[in-house]
Amino acid sequence: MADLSPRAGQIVAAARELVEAGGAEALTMRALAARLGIRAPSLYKHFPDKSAVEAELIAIALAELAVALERAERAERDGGEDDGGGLGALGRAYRAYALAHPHLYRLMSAGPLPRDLLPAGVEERAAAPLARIVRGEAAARAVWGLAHGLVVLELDGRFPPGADVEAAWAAGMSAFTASMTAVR
Amino acid sequence: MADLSPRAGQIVAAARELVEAGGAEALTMRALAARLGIRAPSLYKHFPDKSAVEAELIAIALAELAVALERAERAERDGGEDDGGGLGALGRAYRAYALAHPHLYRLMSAGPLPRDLLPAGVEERAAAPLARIVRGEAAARAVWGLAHGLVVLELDGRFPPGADVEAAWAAGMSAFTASMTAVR
DNA sequence: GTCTATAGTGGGATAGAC
DNA sequence: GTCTATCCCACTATAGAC
Repeated sequence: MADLSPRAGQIVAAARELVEAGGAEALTMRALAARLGIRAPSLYKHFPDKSAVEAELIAIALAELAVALERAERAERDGGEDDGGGLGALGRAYRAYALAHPHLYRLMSAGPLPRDLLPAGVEERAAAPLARIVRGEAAARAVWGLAHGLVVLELDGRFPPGADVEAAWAAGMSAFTASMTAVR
Repeated sequence: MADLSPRAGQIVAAARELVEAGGAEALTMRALAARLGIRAPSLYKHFPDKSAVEAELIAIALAELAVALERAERAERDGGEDDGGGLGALGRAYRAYALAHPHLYRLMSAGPLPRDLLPAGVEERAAAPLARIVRGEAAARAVWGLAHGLVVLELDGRFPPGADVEAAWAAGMSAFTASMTAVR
């Protein structure tokens, strides 16, 4: 996504604004063009089709999530306040990113990844912090499922109005922390 | 959903076939009518709009899921093979239903529930078995998140091709089982 | 309960001129 | 790089006759 022409970069930026404001369904080629002051057909000079634009957004979101998780990992290591091997900090960072960019999170996490349209390594980088903390593929996938599940339930408004979502996260992360052999 | 006219029941049955075969997006009023050998406008004599048809499907799915979970609960209680307070059995039943009816599961679980269009109690009944096994709202919601997350990741093809999804479920459920005070 | 006809809205994408 | 002009598609829903 760094290797885009300036104009293409502007298009992706506008696409992101549309998605963040109105969700993936608000991203239409017409609306995207309108936001840039041009007509829809002009977009096809910069991107082959709509899915190429979406793929750029997914790549950006994955990279941003990776940065957020790496930051939490680093803070935990340096700060030393150990609430359980850093799992809690990672979970909080994950949830915080999703809540800060709900529609982008959905775009990134719903449906199969368009892996052929993504820069190499971006998916792995986002997954790495968790893999460094949780021992074993199976457990890491379970924690991933837990985090993703809690996020989408929250975003979908599935919890009752007064529900203490933070407590659910704490209960989930501590269950895994307790069952883990510490990593250090 | 039991209080539907015979014709309405046929319409819902056809709608279910469409969704199970092609997902929620395959359910259009045109396609639904075509499957019944009639025209789309005729459907509006039986249902006020499309969302009413979808709500019937969601109610059916919730009820079926509840039955599956209750069956697992009962089998666990009677059979006595204790692999951890019955959480494992509940998880297997949950996943089995979702994998057997992936598109129906998505329809039921994506987005906010149309609670005003659902029969009273159907949501609570589906949630009850888990609440009976897991002590505490926070932990129950965490387990719910774990189950939902693992299911949608699997349905979305997010796991690598060779991934051992069953192992991830086992790791997840056993983490909670270990951290739980047994219920009985 | 079904039909025809139709309104109204929205979408992705292409051809070819400038 | 942008435009106009279009084509194609699809959808929900209503009015009114039979």
